[in-house]
Amino acid sequence: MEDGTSKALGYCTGTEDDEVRQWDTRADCDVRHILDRVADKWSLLVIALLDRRTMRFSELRRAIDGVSQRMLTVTLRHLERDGIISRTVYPVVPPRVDYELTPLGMSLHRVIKSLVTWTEEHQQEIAAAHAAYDERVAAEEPELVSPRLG
Amino acid sequence: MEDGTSKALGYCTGTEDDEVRQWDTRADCDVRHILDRVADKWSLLVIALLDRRTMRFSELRRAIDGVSQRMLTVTLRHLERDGIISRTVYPVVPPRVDYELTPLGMSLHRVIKSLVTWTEEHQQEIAAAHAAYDERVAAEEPELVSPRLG
DNA sequence: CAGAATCCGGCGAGATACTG
DNA sequence: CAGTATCTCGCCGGATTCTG
Repeated sequence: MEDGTSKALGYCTGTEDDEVRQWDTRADCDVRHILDRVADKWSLLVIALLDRRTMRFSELRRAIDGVSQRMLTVTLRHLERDGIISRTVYPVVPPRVDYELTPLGMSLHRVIKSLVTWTEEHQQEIAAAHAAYDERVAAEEPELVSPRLG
Repeated sequence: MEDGTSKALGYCTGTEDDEVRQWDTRADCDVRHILDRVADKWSLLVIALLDRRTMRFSELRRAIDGVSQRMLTVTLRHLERDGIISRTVYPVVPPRVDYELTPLGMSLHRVIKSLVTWTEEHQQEIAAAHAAYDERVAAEEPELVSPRLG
């Protein structure tokens, strides 16, 4: 098991005087952890799927398709540890394990959706920025190759 | 210039029937990109700092303290390419480069703050979940060692 | 001062094999 | 079915060096 996350979360000591300072310190603590979950490639999908209904391990595996069995396990453990999802094992054979969003997870899902919404609303601006940037870069590159070697 | 109708960032083909399906596909496109920025260790700090005022490269370097020169450069380039920050070079010696948040960046900063706020509001729940999880795990581990070898 | 280029070590993620 | 354990490999991020 590669825990990766340290124990507890610990409330970082920070001076309330400086708002940014708080961010800085916080960033090393709770926020960083949650952000890592939110940004995680698979976490998002899992949360989105579980927001609809309870699902079994193999269901998630098939639904996400592309995720390795290992990464799904790791992702689910992380989410469970953070209290975002709950894991229910039924002592039957063959084994059956259900995963579902906790109230906390549902709450998080709403916040995530707002982020996704923001991205959707600004995707044109971002795309335009990309195009502009790439064009700018492309306009400077040519310096390197044959600068008028006649 | 920014018509957005044609290529843009590539509007993922997806069936509007399924909401989760949209998430899935989107996750491979724009959302993933922005999420990577948001979750990035240094991006957050840069955005938070620039939200207060324009800053020079070395100012950011010193303010963040812990970031390598390379990663700061990479981070700034990414943010610039996404249109989140703007980069202004003054043709003076010694060189001077100013970075500042664009309107898009300010907009993103607000969304990020809401995420940070959420984390702060729920940090106790998360910490409690961690404690509960670790306890549960700790309670199951002992099975492995000395299983009543009488 | 602001950065580009290069080298390199660690770990995160995938594939595989095994188990209850 | 629902995982664990192990190995390997890619690449991300840090340190260092060089430039305009």
